[in-house]
Amino acid sequence: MPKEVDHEERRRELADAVCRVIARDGLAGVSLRVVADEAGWSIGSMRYYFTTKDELLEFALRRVDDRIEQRLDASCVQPTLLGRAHAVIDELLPLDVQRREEALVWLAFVSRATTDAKLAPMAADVWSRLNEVFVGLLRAAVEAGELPADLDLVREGGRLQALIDGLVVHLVSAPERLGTEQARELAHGHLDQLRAASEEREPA
Amino acid sequence: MPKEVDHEERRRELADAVCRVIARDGLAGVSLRVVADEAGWSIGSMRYYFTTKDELLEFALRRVDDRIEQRLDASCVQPTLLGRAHAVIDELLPLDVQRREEALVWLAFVSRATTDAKLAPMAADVWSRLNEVFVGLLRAAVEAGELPADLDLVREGGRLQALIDGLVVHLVSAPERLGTEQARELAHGHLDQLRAASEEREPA
DNA sequence: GCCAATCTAGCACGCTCGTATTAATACGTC
DNA sequence: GACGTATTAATACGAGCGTGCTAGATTGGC
Repeated sequence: MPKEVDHEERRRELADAVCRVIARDGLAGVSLRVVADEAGWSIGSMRYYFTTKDELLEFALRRVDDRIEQRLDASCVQPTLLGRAHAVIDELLPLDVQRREEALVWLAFVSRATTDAKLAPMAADVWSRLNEVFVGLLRAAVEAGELPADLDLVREGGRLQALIDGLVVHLVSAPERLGTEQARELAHGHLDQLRAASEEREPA
Repeated sequence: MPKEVDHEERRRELADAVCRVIARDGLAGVSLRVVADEAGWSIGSMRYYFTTKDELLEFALRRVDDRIEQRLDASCVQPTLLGRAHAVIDELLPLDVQRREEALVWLAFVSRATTDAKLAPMAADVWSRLNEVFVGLLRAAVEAGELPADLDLVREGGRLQALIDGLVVHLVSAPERLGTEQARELAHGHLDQLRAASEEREPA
């Protein structure tokens, strides 16, 4: 038998090329020809690893998801739970080119998922897993005494997640209006506030 | 002279058709032929009012922007400033089909604006005007004594805006995971918290 | 009733798209 | 070194795209 290429590795390589194209030209700019150019392969060989374009795009989305999750896992080295939460915030905001690329791909897919029945369950999945990260982190912080015990975990998890996703959207769509440093401080400040906010919850 | 059609009215009619198509099939599903079908006109007559597709899309984005702003203005009837702020939140969240359509169009355009140089300044504009609404509302509430005087207006305006946009993204991309009522309570609760949150600001 | 301006419809063009098919190439095994 | 398979490249095709162009329909003013 000949060459014996690592299929999964090649698929990841092509998916990364897709992500670069999406970050540069948007989802609308993704055609097999452009991706083939970006990856340095011919369009014919691509079809050997992905029989259809949808398959390629779906794999690329999963790839970004994996990359993000991988970086989130790396933030476990933080000594405190709140430290990990702060690290997670920094991993999700588009603070460098890689994170910016991931944010752009995420936004493109989320937008398409609203009207693409095939992508919708994947978008819901991405949301759920990120939500679990946030809620789990807050819960652990509460149990470790780093956050007040009466914190509404589901509520605050959802709030933090929405805040960060909103900031991501703003940072990539209006970068000259909202500075990255401003967004960072905003998100971190929000997390800090959770330490004190629960004492004086409103009656209604 | 013949018919004497109201051009602006016709343009708005076509733009509304574009919005319906975007909400149904996404930005990728927008072709002149589909829009013409949706509007009940021929593709040839459309070109009488929009010489190019980009022109049509740009006009459609402005149209949604106008529609949202119009509804926000209508919320001025609220007696208190905080009441208006709560009303604004309800106007922006996709709580019915119309608001949902506007949210879908907004998300599609925001996503495309990240890689479309022509749309980028418009996206920045949309952000700015909404930011002014939030900051202005908070400032007025502070001056009316409805919110504490030491509130950081820019910070809290940006935070509220990010929170709402994040909730919008979640509601349209993972509607079965985050309920509309849950999102509403979250946003309104956040606003309520501003009344008390400024007293115990963290040192850093 | 006819003219001319306004509006509508439709076709044709060149292009790009995703995909299918097929030929050519590389290489481990015998 | 030849064989057979894994891999790559290239071409072809039908469909749909945005747009240019033109013929026809409509209608208020003379």
